[in-house]
Amino acid sequence: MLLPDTAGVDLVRTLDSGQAFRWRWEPAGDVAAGVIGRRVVRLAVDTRGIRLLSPAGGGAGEPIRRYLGVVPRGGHPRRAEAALANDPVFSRVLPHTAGISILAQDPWEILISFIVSQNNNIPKITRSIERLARALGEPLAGGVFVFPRPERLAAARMHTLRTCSLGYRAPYVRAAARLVAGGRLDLAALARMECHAAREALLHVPGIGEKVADCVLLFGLGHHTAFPVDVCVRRAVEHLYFRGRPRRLRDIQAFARERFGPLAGYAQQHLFAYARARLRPPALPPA
DNA sequence: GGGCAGGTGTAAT
DNA sequence: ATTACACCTGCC
Repeated sequence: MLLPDTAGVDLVRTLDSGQAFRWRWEPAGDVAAGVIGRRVVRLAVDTRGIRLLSPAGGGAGEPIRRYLGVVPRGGHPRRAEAALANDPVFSRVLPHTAGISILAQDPWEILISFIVSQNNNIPKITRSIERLARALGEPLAGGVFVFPRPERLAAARMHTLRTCSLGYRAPYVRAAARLVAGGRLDLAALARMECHAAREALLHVPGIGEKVADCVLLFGLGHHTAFPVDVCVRRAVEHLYFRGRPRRLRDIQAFARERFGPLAGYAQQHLFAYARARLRPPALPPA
């Protein structure tokens, strides 16, 4: 079944854009398998949009469309791109990045995934999250596991967490799990709050700094004004808007707020993808 | 094997 | 107020 409103959404770019860590591509490269809620889902690239291969029939289409960020009230990627195209700089960016959507993922899984992401890279994050799921999550069909509930992570032995290659982040993960399991960090409430207030609350969690807080806001809590600045995004902004001159973090944040407003989250996704595709790290000085 | 990349917390100025 | 460094893992 072709999912409504997915025309112009690029499944590859969306799932490989560093916002989700649990999708796997089948060898042909045009079918992805992952977990949405408690369902194992398979999605296929299609010239007309995204095709839902399984579960077939039933009422899964609606929650899956919500997850994919294409229901109108979530802000649609096509609308975001149409608006961003007014920015002359984005005429250079969009040809490499068009079709990226911002997924509406489970805030709890996002919280832990991005705590793990600090000072880390995508392959290692992916490995850690997969190991957590296998070690502590409930099995679904086909060797796929749901991401473990907060109580399971809160009660896990440190040794088990270490086994998942979390390194020094293991205590952060367990502490965050205990906050959520104990009701002292209410993610649903953060989603309803104003973005700035939710950000303040996240910054009190050990292991969460500005970058991770912004990722949780954007990918898990639906706050599309958030603009996570990692090295790629910093490079892209400096290169495209400041002639390659270094800027301070807060200047980049202020620039994004002013320039992109409610589209900041989308802008960030495009700039991140652009930097990864087109910008190399600054060359080392000659030996 | 040593060097490096990647955010955050902490201790230093 | 900003700045320097340690933290863990995996890849080169």
